[in-house]
Amino acid sequence: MSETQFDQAEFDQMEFAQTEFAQTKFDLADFIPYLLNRAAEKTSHDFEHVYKSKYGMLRMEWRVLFHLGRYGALTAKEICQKGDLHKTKVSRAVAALEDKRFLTREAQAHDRRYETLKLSTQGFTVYQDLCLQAADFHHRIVARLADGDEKTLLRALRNLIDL
Amino acid sequence: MSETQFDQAEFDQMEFAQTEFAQTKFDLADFIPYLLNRAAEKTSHDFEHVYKSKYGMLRMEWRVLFHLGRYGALTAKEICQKGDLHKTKVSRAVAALEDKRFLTREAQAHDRRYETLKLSTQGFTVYQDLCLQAADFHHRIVARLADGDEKTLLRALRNLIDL
DNA sequence: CGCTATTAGTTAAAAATGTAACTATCAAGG
DNA sequence: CCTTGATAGTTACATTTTTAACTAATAGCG
Repeated sequence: MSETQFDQAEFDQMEFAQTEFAQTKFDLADFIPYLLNRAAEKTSHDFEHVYKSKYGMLRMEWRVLFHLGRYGALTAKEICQKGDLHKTKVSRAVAALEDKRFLTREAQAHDRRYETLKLSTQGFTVYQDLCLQAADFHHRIVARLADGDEKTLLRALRNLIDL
Repeated sequence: MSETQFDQAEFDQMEFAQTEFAQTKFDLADFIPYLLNRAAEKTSHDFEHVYKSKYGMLRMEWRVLFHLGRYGALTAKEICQKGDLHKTKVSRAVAALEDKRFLTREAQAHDRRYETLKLSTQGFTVYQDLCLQAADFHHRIVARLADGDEKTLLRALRNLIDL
């Protein structure tokens, strides 16, 4: 017997929001979080080999690299905030990128807890390469959308992300 | 020295798609896979507590449950195909749902490799409850979109998922 | 100063996922 | 029947992610 199992008595006492079932009103196949996940998994997986095969990078490393390329020098905390990422993820990605010599770290003079992260020359070159390939990939994605849907998609996604 | 590190000589020999950098043509902050991931992570995380707190379910268990509720009895393989999921994920989710007594399995007579998976009465009740809450959550999401954007978003996501 | 409370970032332990090998069952050809 | 090959689903192991505890540095306040 498992801990997570419910017995019938326990189960019968659970209360549900509504007795009547309203499946007709809503089809889970159109559940937005579900579709977002499917689309995100698919596109991310397709793009993965670009940074993985050529540079041995993981997705988090690519994200951190692209933040530093896009916004310039940042602290780990700023990357966490901009990308809504947990600090342990960023910490490990930064370590991996440093290991590959794609970035440098330097403790800030006025508060040595903060480290300024900056792409190295190599790192920036890699960023440029991946950025071009990302643009290319992006165009291929957009080509699959109905005409004019890109703008709306971007607006919708940004709406869902903010807040 | 790490295995994944590139030295300068190695690095200088890498060839890039283009010498000239075209950052101006494309902003990574609008990269569709990135935005899809952000939006998927955010919405999924927000909905997670619904099935997690009340039923101790993981995301994969919720996905499998909703497939069985939505489409009726299926084999694990059919769930894999419908949801583009790997068989080990489904196998583990099915085991967890069986453990909770939310589904039953029965080997098919004509080929005992296939198991017919079916929600139990309890499982279906849980499905109904979660389905209502999903509908509610969906409405709150749609309310945040610009007027008329829902249809386009759904179409775009389905386009990205198919193929 | 010296005490306590925060904060940036790291490390360690626990949980989940991905990958590959495995078991059981069936099909086809001899 | 008896091999060989394929397939549904499970198990084991490695990698990744999550959660929590930790370290080092600073700030505030007596």
